[in-house]
Amino acid sequence: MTDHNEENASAASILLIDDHPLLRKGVKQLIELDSELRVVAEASNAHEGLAAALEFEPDLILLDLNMPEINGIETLKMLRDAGVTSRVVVFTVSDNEEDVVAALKAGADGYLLKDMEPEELLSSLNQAALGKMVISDRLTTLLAEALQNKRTKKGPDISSLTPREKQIIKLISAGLPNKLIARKLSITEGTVKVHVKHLLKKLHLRSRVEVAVWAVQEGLDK
Amino acid sequence: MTDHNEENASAASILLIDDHPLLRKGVKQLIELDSELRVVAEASNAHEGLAAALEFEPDLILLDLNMPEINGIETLKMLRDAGVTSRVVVFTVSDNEEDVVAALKAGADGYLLKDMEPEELLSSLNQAALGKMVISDRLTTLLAEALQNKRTKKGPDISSLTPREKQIIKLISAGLPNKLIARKLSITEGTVKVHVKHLLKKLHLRSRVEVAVWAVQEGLDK
DNA sequence: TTAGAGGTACCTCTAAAGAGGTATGTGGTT
DNA sequence: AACCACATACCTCTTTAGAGGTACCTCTAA
Repeated sequence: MTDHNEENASAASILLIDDHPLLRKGVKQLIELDSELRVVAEASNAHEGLAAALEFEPDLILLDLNMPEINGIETLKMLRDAGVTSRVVVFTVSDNEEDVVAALKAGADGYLLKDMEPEELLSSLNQAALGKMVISDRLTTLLAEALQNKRTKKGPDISSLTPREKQIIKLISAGLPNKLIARKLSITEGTVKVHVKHLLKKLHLRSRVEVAVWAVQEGLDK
Repeated sequence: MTDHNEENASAASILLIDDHPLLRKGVKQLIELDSELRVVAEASNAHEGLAAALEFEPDLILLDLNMPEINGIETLKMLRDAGVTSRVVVFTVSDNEEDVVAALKAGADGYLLKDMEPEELLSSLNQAALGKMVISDRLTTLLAEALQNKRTKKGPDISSLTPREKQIIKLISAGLPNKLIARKLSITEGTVKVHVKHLLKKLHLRSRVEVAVWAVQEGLDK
């Protein structure tokens, strides 16, 4: 039997999107010091980034915010709208509150500042590749204030859901598989899948498990 | 009565509200090592706290969350309703998201965890007295998730589950697919499947979606 | 020492989930 | 009349989940 831990932990694939070639080079070199991480593609603008994301389906996308033409937030939205489910970590110099909040609401899985220590960056990227949300510590206060001032609202927006979709969310949260949902609603399983597909996209979620967890936590499950 | 120790007339005045006398004593001793800070009053419950706040008008109120009768959040609301404008910093053991969010929404100016280092506490209190919002770094991720509206709770656990199985339940509840769980734990996807299989059987559940819902409702995710 | 529990790995096989796409009918709007 | 959102159905294709089983290693309790 093959010894454990040689095949199973294949390195996480990363796409860099940043308009500065030098910075990309630096980050790439840094990342390649870590055997758990691998840069599989680079892009210097939104369009290239989107194309690369679709082609390589990287585990992780490191996205610069400050780019000419189409900025990082817009790029992020484009990615999500195009169905890219990779983890996206914003990597920028901006500690501007609007940027941070906008990025998180647009579905960013992390927000790291470019002035962080290299080792910290590597460890953050590893965390991110494993699904953890990573945020530079320096942003703590800012986030707390944003929460206080602005928010009681939803990132995933329930109001964009059709009645049918809400109904299906409840049934997913009840743990029902598509087949049973179909029976319960007297429609075909295929149709249920269509609704699930649509609502995953609207909510920027990646699986029915995430839907169920979200719904339960929001109290939408009954 | 502003008990004036003439030399620190400029020191920030502090009111402690905590139902544990010993903890108050400890904190008070610590604070008095710092000439910029001065404890002017103590209270062991909400009513005493409110009275003291009105009487002394402290610059800063250190408020425990976990108190009998009237908890910290309620106390905070009472203070604000009564027109107390002192900075209020919550000081507690709870890193529960609901508590943090509730405290901030109720107008807390800070949220510090009791397990922090004494020197850190002093510097945080100084910052707070100067009008800065202070939040324990440990809460960063949590706040970011709250902004995105992905709640996570925490709590006890039940049952015949092995530690490994509980660990995997948490990851399932975070919405991670088996492949990512495997990477995170540095084991193979196959092994993850084995654990999932076992825990499904033990819990008499039929799918990971049911596991996730159950875990969230029981509060044993995160 | 043996037995059992827990963790890991590997195998096969089936079912379920999810991403694409096209298409039809209905009820409202413009 | 043309358009649009919604729900429905059906299609293909790939990936993920889950059930079954065997096996090996370590640690602890009988």
